[in-house]
Amino acid sequence: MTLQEQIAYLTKGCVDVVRESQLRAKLERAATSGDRLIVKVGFDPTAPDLHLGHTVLLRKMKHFQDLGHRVIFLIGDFTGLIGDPTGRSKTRPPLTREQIEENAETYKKQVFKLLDPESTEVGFNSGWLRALGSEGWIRLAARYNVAQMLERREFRQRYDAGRPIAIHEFLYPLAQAYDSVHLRADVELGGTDQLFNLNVGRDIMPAWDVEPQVVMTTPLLVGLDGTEKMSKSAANYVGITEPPAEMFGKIMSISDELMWSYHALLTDLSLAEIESLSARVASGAAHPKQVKIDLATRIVTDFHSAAAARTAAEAFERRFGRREVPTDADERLVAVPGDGRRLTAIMVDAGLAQSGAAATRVIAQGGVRIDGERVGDRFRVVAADQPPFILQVGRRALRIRPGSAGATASPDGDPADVPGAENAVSARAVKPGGR
RNA sequence: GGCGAGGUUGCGGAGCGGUCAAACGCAACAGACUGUAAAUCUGUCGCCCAAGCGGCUUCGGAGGUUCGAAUCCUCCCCUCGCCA
Repeated sequence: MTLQEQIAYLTKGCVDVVRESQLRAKLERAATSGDRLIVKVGFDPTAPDLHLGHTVLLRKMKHFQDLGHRVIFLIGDFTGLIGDPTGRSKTRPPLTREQIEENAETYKKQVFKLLDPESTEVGFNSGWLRALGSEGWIRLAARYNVAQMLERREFRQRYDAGRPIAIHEFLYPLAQAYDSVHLRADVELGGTDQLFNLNVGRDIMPAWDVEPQVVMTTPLLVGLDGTEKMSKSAANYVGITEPPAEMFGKIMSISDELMWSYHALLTDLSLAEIESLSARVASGAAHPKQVKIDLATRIVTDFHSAAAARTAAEAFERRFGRREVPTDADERLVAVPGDGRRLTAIMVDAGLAQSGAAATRVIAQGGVRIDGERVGDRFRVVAADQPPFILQVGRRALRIRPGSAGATASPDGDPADVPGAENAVSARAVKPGGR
């Protein structure tokens, strides 16, 4: 790759690159001396559950690895150990050493789906930040001033509005900046919301006679709904540990417009390739659906395998293209007593309906099928000895295996299912049981 | 600390003693159309059932007034403005 190609590859999709000329210089120097650039990316030590939004950044890290550079996956455990009361509403309790270790392991498991474990170094910043001591911290703090801090829009707004800014909030960017000093980072990557923090690193590095890092930010990925940024709480995300079929289906559900930014941020296609694709769709030479299928296939391949992606694509086509009954649905064992069980109850059990009333409604609306046949009877009963069947509710489908009541049946509400649980927890605080 | 406004079913937001499970919009879900895209149209959108002018639990929390309360009273909790 020529230098120019390298720069194009590395900056593809980035929102900010401060500065490209310096990146060029560093790359040039690395090429001649044979040194590798040190690329630093910081992560929260809180429990990670990564989705495609996070992978935009991971992918950028991978690009640097592809070109042979050293990527440091830095876990910001220092602040995690202290606990951060910034979130005005809820105070974040300090994490224990064990929790942080555990989270780090979870991170690795997910992150290495994209990154090369061989050339990824995982680090923790508590070591050197602790070692700074009070004196060191004061010296560090002396390197920055309030006016500079207020350049950060969020601080500026709060300051102007007369809302409080705790002093320690000024300390976090400094801590992050000092990480760069310590690691002698050549490049620091982050989301666009990190721009300020990354630049603080740039600013203070010369005070330690370290060449300023190049700062590069990646955009926030828009979620499946096409409006909000992808996030777990907005329920518009694709988790990177989701099964292939699920992942494929979710990607197919995005709008045509959105798929271009997904191409740019979630694949390694070059901008030129994406543009030509887009042009072919615009001219009618390519069908947008096919382009989207290719996109979904690429993404599923990244997190699973080419074979899994192919299977998912075929199943998708059979099911939605030709409207066949899905054969690859996940199987769910549902307790059915000897005298049978109402279909509505089974739907709730399997997580295909929120309540019996909701299940009844979907049936009334013609949204429920058993082995492809529409169910019209809301009192339908499933017998205990019935062989497994495919239950479709709207766009979702599961293979239901009726099981003997003894083993799995629980007398009242059955928390057997995981899917509903997360909603239930967030929904309301624990109430003492009524009556 | 003082004064003012307010907390309603996922969100926004009506309701201000019975006809309120609570208007309307958004989101969501199902159906039609389709490419599980978009747009559009139709329907649904607290829970339970034997499904009905049916039962039950909801309108920040706890009490109270009343035949009857989301609506009135008391206390408490929380949020948001303005002033100090």
